[in-house]
Amino acid sequence: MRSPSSSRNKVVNVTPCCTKIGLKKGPWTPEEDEILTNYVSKEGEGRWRTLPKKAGLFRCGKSCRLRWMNYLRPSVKRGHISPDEEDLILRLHRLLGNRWSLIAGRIPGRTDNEIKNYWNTHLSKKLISQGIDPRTHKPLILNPNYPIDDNNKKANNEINTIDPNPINYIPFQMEEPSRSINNNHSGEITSLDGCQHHNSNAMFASYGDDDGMNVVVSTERDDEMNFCVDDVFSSFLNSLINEDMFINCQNQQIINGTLQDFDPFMASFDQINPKRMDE
DNA sequence: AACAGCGGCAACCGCAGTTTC
DNA sequence: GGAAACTGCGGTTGCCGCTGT
Repeated sequence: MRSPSSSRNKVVNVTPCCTKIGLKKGPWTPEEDEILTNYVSKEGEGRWRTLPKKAGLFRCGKSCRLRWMNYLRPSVKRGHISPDEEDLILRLHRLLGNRWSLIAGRIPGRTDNEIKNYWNTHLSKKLISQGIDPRTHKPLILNPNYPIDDNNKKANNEINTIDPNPINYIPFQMEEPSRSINNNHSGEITSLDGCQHHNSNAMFASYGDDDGMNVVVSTERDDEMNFCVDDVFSSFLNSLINEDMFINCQNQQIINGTLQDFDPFMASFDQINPKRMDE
């Protein structure tokens, strides 16, 4: 792997996202890395906006956070993605779509940025070469947007003999979950082990985000909601990751043309947040 | 050896959600 | 309740190194 900080030391000037003139942009130097690492080790993560000034860095807070999260954190695993990790990414992407932070949260030591890059540079191409639409994880319909070679024509022809009408291939993409999955900025809700976490307004269950952020499934505070939401979501993910049921079922439904009827994620998600059923 | 094209990846940008006042 | 500030996420950019010609 290329040295991430020393290989590109050109300093481009001011970043538009930073209001202050004179802030540095571009690759980080080893000196900057050291300053940031020392500061975060001493003071802890968070307060990114004020961190650069306190640490003596001429960077915007966003840049500091990104550098720490994606590269400097001790828990970040460097090196090649193993076949097991690759398989996991594929399964999680099929389930979650481009929700890189969620995917990263299930793969220890990997960052959302790393997984996103790996997906875009390796896995999406790999799937395309296998005649699979990387967005939907279903066989590619003959589509001018995806150049396919002779080997892949076979796969496309086969699926087209099942049903040539693309409308029957509903993309298996989970519904936008932003209403139900919230980012927690308070730093109060943390663990995978705790089932319930309370703040002033809501009950939360969290599943750890590997970026050190806490992605939580929130529900209205409700005494009837006394099951462990975290366990439900976590075990649901694990079940999908570890079993072939999903694949078999999906394949079967492709053949039957009824894929849209099967959505285990939403089924489970509705357990987590029953209010969704009414929306 | 020189050049062009491509791939990989770190970093940036804009937006949206959350928190604070 | 609304505005401002803060934080995090996903999409995109752009640089560097590698490879082919």
